[in-house]
Amino acid sequence: MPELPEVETTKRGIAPYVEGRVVERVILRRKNLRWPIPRAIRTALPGQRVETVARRAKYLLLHTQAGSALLHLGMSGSLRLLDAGLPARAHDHYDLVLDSGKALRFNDPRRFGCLLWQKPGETHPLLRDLGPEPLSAQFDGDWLWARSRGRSAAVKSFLMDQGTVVGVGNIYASEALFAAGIHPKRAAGSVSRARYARLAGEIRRVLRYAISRGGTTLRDFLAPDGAPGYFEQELFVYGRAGEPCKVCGTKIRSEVVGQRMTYWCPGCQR
DNA sequence: CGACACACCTGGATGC
DNA sequence: TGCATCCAGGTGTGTC
Repeated sequence: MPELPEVETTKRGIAPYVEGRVVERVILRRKNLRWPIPRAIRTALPGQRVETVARRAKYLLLHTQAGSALLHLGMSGSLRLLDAGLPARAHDHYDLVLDSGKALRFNDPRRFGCLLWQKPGETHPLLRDLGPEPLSAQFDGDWLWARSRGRSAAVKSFLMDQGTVVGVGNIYASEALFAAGIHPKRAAGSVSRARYARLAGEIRRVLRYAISRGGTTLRDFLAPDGAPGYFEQELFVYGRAGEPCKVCGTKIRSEVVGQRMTYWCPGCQR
């Protein structure tokens, strides 16, 4: 499910309710998600005040003086803000109960998400090799161009590599490549510097716009207040195989590229 | 190092 | 209606 816009929407939804609050209690309904939930979540986190809520790539970080909780939503995870004590439903895996009487509750049917711990001053190994944030100044076409030299993999796979740029997943990779007029199967190393400059701009624009629409709800993504995202209506290619391109009318094509379904317009993308 | 296949897991849609 | 099959927004790991 969640790519950068959905995680950012989640962050903005929870931050006003979580920042400055004390995590009074942690309720774990299972011992592991993708990985075992570390002891520190039970021992170090309770009693801590959340100073800030941050996002790095598709991870959310709840920073406290004792360390940071590291949350990932995986494919099907979502966080909701609820009144504490409401009965848990299927796949509600943990609650962070706040001193406000609210609880941050994580639901994730597929359990690809995770809840980990990072000590103060340390960088969790999962965050170590991440590429630049797409909405930061460190990300631009020259970075993409330089990193892609000599690469034979499809440019779409290259974009989804979180070492290239973080936050771009299967939906937004297809959408940004459409916007930039680049064929997703083109070898990353064969894309010119000028076209990468355009692509970097389109990645930024698409992500920003998706954030402004509250993300994309395909099946089950909901913001912490229960609102769906509205970017689905703005998709040009993702999930539109066989339908006419909104720009030129050509039938949208789809094919598996790098193990992920990929969509493009043969008329608009070269 | 890069490229690729596979793994994890459940639920919803589709087809017979 | 029931059952089998396929597909899904992510990403670490193992192999070549």
